[in-house]
Amino acid sequence: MPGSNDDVIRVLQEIGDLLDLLGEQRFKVEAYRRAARTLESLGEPLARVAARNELDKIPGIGDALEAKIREFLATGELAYLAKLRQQVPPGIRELMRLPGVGPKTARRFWVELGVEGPLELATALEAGRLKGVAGFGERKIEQLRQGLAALGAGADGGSRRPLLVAWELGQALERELRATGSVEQLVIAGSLRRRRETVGDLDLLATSKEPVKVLANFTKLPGVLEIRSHGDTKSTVLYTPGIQVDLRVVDPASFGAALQYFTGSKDHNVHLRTIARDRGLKVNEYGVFRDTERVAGATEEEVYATLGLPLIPPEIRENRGEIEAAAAGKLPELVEPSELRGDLHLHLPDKGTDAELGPWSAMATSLGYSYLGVVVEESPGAAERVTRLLEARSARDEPPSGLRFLVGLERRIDSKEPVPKGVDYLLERPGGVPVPAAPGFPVLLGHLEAEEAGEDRPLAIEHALKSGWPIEAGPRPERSSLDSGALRGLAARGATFHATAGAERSDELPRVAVSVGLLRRAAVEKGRLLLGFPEITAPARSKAARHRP
DNA sequence: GCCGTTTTCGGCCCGACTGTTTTCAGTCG
Repeated sequence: MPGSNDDVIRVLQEIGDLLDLLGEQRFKVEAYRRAARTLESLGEPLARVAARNELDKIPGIGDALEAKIREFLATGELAYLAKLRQQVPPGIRELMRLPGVGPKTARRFWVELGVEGPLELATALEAGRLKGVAGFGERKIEQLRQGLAALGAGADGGSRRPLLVAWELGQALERELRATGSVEQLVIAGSLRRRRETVGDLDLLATSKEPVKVLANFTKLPGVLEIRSHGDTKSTVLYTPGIQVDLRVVDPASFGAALQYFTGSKDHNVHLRTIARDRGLKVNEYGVFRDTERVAGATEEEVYATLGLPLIPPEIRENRGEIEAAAAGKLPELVEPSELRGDLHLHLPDKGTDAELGPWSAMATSLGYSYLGVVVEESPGAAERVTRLLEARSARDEPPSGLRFLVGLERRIDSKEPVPKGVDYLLERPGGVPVPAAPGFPVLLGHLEAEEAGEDRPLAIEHALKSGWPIEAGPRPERSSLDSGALRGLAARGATFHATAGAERSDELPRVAVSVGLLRRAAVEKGRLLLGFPEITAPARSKAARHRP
């Protein structure tokens, strides 16, 4: 659909690139790119913002950009962009995607060599036309050759991965790197720490007494495909599925500043540094400085405190008003993963025996859970399945951890079937026209797969909002759960949520950290999140049933 | 281009790395 946020973002990015190529002032160029970045995390259709007349409330959008966005939303076209396109051959922008080629170099190809795109550049390279041209030595030419080859090969480079995929990779890398020893602190920064829905590369940050050794170990990890750069404080590699991973090793006195810096976002950092400058301070990745004296840097708390701010949660560092909120003492109160008491949406393989519950029990206990909800899909065999689960549960007979297994019935939101005996709660999923749920049961909404649910999804979500059912926050916004923009929008309309790992194996339970991260990114207040099973508003159930089935 | 309890004009974050150069421009994050 033309006029979507993504279309507007693409338009702004293209304008930025074209202005850059035309040698326009860098601040103007940056203004378009900054606006595009801001819109990436808007989480609401621009058309709606425009209808409310609130475009100019979006940071980085002033009169000129508002007018252009309005024109594009209304007509699907933009005269200004059309005019720019006439001035630059279409292939020139492509050249800027080559590593080591920015606007200046791309422009030189075009103006000095008459090269108007990647194909022509390849031809020029083969013909040796770059030899002897000032600024193009052997290495540069080789870099171009490789860049062009990668571009021609469909260039996986630059593509972003779903958050969950990046998170799991990050977890594995962290474990491997710790296992090599000599690492003290180790964290993952960057957009993964901010829990962006997609992640481009991984930024690891470590402290160590032996930085050179740590970096050497890093480049020797089994999953490393290619070492892209390797120095005394930083190495960059291409890791197994073709994702770039940076590792920086810093002094403990700078760890907080480095973590702050490499977590970003860029726009958040720029804003912070402006505040620092106004206070006569300077912030960089080594610390906060007054003249040459370091006044903070070991922890992030310290860095923010020096600027008169409380620690801002990484998930909301997008320069969307969080710095102002922090300064006013109005940061949202966000949930910590450790505050969750359980997960109500896990699927077991088909048996439900005691042996099967064992690993789940161990993992849940290690997460500090007090309950786990196993869901059974509504079907002719569901009642029997529920019975078997209940037997397995009583066979466990209150394990020492006090972990409690619950049984949920998963069914379409239009189901009118009776609920099998022993079920503790209902998990409704989109499908058809919603009907009132069976009375007497706590109800959740889940399984929000966009493509399968289609039109049924918004229907179901509206119904959950109206009924006060907690809506599921899962770890796969690209597939089966809501992204942080949607979560934010629903929270504004009074929604409550439950977080789940959507696990099918016990070792997947920790994935809930991703779901919680998305809720935090959406600035959902802790009070809107289901933190314990008894909190589900259960209309009239007997006390006995509630306690011991 | 945007933005403002020091500004409606004159600012706009900061540093590392690379490749090419004898002191720097361009790119990148």
